[in-house]
Amino acid sequence: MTSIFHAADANHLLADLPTAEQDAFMASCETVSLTFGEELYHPTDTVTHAYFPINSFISQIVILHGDSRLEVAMAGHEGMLGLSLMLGIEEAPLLAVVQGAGVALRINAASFQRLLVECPVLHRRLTRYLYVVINQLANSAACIHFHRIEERLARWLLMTQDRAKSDRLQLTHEFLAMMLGVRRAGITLAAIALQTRGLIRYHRGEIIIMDRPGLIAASCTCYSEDCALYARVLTPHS
Amino acid sequence: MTSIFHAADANHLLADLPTAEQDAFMASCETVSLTFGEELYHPTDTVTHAYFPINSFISQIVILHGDSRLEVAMAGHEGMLGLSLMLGIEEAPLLAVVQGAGVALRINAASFQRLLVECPVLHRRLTRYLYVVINQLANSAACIHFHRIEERLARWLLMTQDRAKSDRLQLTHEFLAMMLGVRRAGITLAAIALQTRGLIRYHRGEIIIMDRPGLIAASCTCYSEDCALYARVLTPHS
DNA sequence: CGCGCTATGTACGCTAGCGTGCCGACGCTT
DNA sequence: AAGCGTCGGCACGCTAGCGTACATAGCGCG
Repeated sequence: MTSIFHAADANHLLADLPTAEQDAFMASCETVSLTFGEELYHPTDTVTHAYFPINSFISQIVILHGDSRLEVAMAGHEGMLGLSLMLGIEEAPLLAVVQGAGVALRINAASFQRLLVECPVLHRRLTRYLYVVINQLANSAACIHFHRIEERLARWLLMTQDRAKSDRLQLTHEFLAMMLGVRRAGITLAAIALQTRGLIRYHRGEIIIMDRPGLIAASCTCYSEDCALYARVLTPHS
Repeated sequence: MTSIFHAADANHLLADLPTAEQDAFMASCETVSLTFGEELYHPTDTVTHAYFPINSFISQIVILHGDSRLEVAMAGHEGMLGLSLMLGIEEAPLLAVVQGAGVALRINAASFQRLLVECPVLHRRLTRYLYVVINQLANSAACIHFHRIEERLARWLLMTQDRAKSDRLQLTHEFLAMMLGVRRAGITLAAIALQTRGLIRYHRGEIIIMDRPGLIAASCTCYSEDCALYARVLTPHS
């Protein structure tokens, strides 16, 4: 029992719900293990489940007319995947790829939509989360356009560190290049620059954050602004 | 009476509502004239009204940490402004600037939120519109990142033509540069290229679309994909 | 121990777009 | 008719990032 409650508490959207709502949620969901690289949604697929990551996290990726790919959003323990179900649309807009293996709570579409009706506090909280996501999308568009690879890489590492809750990240330059929509060689150069400045250290598929404050300073302000927005809109009891 | 109904029909989100809902909406809203350059929302301002453009249209712009600006969404007769009210948040996320002068229906925040409860068809329709906007934001992020100025300019002109319902657009290169987040000189080069190909013609603040199909071919596919998404999710009676 | 795969370093020429500045031309105002 | 502000054309050197290709170096596996 307590372990189940810990699971719910471990997703920030589900924490601090009224007991009745939390019970209702836990009764309708299941715990699943997500493995690295698993593709939870493909664009235009029917969405069968919503996911609330605990220690896993998921990248949401636009696929542009054929081949170009770009990550535009990330969902970890602070968020969820499957917002389109909130809008009554059972279609996935983006490619959702598990980027950090781990556990998530999964709930099927019908149960989720029923819960939204029955649980006003949850509903309100998820609605506010949706607002945050929309804003982050808009800001990301500008960030991706105006900021240099090195700044974007720093931001991305920080976001990932938050969700992985670890300062050791399993990431190749190749993978990062796909996420940021740039060349692999471009990532290598940016990574060298960050390592030279003592902010990170890396070696064959592992990146270690050495100096988080320094990395924040090296990132564009978009990171801090994203965090500030989330904190403002999703303070513990709103 | 009929003229009022024409006004509602002239916004695609309000067209084809049940009579009772359309009456309720019209009873709560007012017609306003929007002038070019008017700033309807500033980021973090309290949102007091939602707008449903008739023949006006509005750009929504991200302001990045100081000075850089980038248009990320556009609302005309096919859409609305003030979606954050649907999420129960009375805060503007973006700068909203009137880009095409004209008429819009305006409704205050409280009335709008009341209507959402009382008018299920309207609510459902706006919810679907919200889904479209979220998708367009995500796609825009990728489009802005990967596509060249010339393609983006073509796309932007097409989007504007749709909303202005005219093939003569009042636009300076300077203004376009702000929208696309590029140099004025960059717009000039792209415009010359489009004009040389016979797709547009322009002169001192006016751009004329000469060959719409050609312009579609010259734009990135993002334009057609945006249209297709809208059509699929917001077919007349869904 | 050596083979081979994968991750990373690096180099090449190239392109799009930047920042800036200047010039000419148009057209509105007086 | 003259003047001035706005708009667009253009040119300069410069930077970030591209596409590509190749070389090295760890690491796992047989």
